[in-house]
Amino acid sequence: MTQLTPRHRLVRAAVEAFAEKGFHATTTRDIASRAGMSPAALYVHHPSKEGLLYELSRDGHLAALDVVRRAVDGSDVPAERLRRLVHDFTRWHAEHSLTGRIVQYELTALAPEHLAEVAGYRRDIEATAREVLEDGVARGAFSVDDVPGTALAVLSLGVDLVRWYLPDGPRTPESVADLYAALALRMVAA
Amino acid sequence: MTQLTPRHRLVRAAVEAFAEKGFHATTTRDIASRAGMSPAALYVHHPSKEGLLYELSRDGHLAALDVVRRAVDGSDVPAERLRRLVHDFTRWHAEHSLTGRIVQYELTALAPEHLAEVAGYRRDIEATAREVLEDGVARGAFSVDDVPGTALAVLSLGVDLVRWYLPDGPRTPESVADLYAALALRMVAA
DNA sequence: GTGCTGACTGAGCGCTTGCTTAGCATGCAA
DNA sequence: TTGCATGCTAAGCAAGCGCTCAGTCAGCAC
Repeated sequence: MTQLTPRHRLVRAAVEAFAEKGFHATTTRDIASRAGMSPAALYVHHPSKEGLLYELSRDGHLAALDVVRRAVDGSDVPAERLRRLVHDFTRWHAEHSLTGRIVQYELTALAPEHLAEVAGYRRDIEATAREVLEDGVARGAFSVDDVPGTALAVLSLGVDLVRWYLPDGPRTPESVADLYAALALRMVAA
Repeated sequence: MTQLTPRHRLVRAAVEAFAEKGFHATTTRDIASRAGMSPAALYVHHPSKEGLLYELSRDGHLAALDVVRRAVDGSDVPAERLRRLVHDFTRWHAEHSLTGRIVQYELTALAPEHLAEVAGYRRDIEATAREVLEDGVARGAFSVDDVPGTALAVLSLGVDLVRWYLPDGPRTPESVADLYAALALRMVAA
């Protein structure tokens, strides 16, 4: 039995509740009771319900961005860079499908200044995908008509995963990641 | 200036509000005021806020299912069937991106019996995609390792569109539909 | 005119929401 | 022993929620 700080118990409870029912359908009483505390305890450790969402969303976006950056920095070969990008991006969403659902679906619940911040991380992720495709096209490894559109499409595979993926389902994160990486490579094959 | 029935004005207002802020963040007062009515007027034409969502979600699912069925019935050639499936599915989501967002993102807000009904339509759409792939593989037109996984992937392109597509943006429904249909064909190329 | 119907509103009910406040128990330092 | 910080709770406040209800009003039949 791992020991969790009260603060972290509340974070975990919020992840479960937000992922299951969405931010607006989740009450502070629900989060607190999942963490085994009274409603008021939430405000000892977090500034507000939206502040809790912001922390989850920001950390999730930064983790996903880090995964993407490490993936494309790990190789110089265009096909290998794209394979790792889609593979690791997809695997992260499968391994953190609850957090991923919050990252992808609860943007509109963020306060404007918090939305502006995470929108920047999202642009960085999309720009990284475009850069990998452009580089591959320039070096003759890929054949792509519409680079921005194809970049959106390869990321869509990992993003849309959080809509249907079940942690205890038949597909492992690794197997979906392998499948989607292979499909992405076919999309750009020269 | 087209004449709309009061009932349809409320439906349009609900589509806009639900798509913009989500079901739980939308108030009945907001829907009514967008339709130029008092809050009580909503209940003259609709049984409840959830009933309004159900009507939108059911009609949207049935329209999407109809688009998918007509697409695959329009040809006997595997590649043409898949091309039409992804093209028309994507174009429908682009042309009806507000309704599409409600169809794809507000499932959890439906009452259990309403969710069960639309889940059936969703299964029919996914089964149609699997059938097109299986038929193409059996006839030697496609090379697909994981038919269910690839079926999910080709539908994900159209589904995820509603997350970022803007009706007044640079991409027309037809251009995104063409792009995604071409990418899907590449995914299964023998 | 009279009677009726359908569309609509103003007022508001009962309830839940996010969040606050006052206060209590524990543990540590001096 | 005293003083204080930390972590928490019971109680509850103000606001907003979905929804209801009594009543108004225009239009139509006769």
